[in-house]
Amino acid sequence: MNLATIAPIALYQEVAERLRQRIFAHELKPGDWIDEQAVAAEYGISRTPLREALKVLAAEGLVTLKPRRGCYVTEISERDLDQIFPVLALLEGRCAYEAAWNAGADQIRRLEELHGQLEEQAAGGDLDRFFEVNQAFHRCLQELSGNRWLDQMIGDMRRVLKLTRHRSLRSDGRLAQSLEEHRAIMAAIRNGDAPLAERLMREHLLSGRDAVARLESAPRPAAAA
Amino acid sequence: MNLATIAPIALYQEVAERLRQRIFAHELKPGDWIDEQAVAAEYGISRTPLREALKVLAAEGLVTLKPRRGCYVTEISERDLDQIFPVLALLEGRCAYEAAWNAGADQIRRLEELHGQLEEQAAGGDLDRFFEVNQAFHRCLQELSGNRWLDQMIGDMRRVLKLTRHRSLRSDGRLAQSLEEHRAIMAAIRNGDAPLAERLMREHLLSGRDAVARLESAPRPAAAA
DNA sequence: GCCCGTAATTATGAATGCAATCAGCCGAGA
DNA sequence: TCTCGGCTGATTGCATTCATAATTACGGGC
Repeated sequence: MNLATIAPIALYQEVAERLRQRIFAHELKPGDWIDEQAVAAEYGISRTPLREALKVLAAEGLVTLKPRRGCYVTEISERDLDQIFPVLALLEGRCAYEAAWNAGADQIRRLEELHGQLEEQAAGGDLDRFFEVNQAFHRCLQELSGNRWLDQMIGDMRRVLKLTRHRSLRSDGRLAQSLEEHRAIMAAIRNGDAPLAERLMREHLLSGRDAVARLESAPRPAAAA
Repeated sequence: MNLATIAPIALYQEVAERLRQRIFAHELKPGDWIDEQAVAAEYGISRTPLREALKVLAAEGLVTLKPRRGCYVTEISERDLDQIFPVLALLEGRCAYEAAWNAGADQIRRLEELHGQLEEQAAGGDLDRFFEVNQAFHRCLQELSGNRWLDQMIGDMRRVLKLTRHRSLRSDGRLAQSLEEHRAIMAAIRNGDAPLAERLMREHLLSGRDAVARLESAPRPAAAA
């Protein structure tokens, strides 16, 4: 097991990661212009590694490079969401199938633990923590699938999804519903019912999309800022 | 319809594309080291845009960047293939479903035309041309799905698949079988039977993987060059 | 007063230069 | 003879500099 020999982390990777965090934290919002000079100066580096980092982020879809016109944080449209969620549902459904198939006692215990935390956070009503644990749960399932490429594709899509504010759970009753869906998925995995786990996971993702859509279309009470 | 105002193609993109072609043509083989200075000199450019291009290719998975140790063309393992094909089958299956659902008379005619070319090339026995038309057929289906993200994910996976030599069709009888599967898929789409098209496409992809696997495991008669 | 053309400014894109690190080689010592 | 240590050449990574295109500001004309 080599850790790539200590820590040969390139600067551009470091920079890319820091920018990712800023984008996910919506410190850099979709549509925002990224000022190369300003960022380079802020990080105390030259524009060269920064530009390399931006190329990577562009390949990931987080930013959009307009030749000769600069770099902007990618904006995700409703149409994109309508297209992404079905694909994600397909992939994560498959993931659940594989996980239900592969999971041994240890892995199931690990999932149960995460699910337990989910129940806790839901009870406590901490949406941000719930969101976080939820992500951990899904990631754990991805690992359990044992399919590196499945994991990668899901990761690619979830990354761009993070460009949007995760408002879905704020929808009335969505949190309870999400939790209920998780319970069902967990049960299916526990029973080793792979086809059911797959179906439930797909529905879970799609109903998540519905929740966001309803929020978007509805006249938001006191949205934005 | 603006074409982004003439041709604002960045140099690093141009370079990335040229390198992609060389990689796909196996002029640069998996495992090969990419000499920055040599390539930059060959293209008559500096290392800066070349390095940016390499970052992009790395994000695409075509090359692997080892910090301080250079850039190498990615090597795809059998295990990777075992993992990629099921995912690809899932996605392209979905694609076929959507295409069967969406396709109007015009689109079906376009598909029929491509399928016709496929039959021709198969009859002529030109494997390379068959492979090419086959790709065009699949790409056409992707477009028909109308899902940009589905298209993108499939493209991502197919790109890395192209790192491997496409020997599958050289398997005895595989070409005929592939053609037969295509006929069935085409028929399903023609009839608007989306679920059937989906199932057939999945099986088509998986049987394609089987063909490659059989070739790999079998003692190759006179492989390579 | 508004619009258009031109000049100045600013940002992006690419080239060059320099420092740090890695690989290979040679020699010394066990 | 084999192994360990230092040296040298080569290559990567980053900074700096230069060129070019786009945006803005200004002035003249309508």
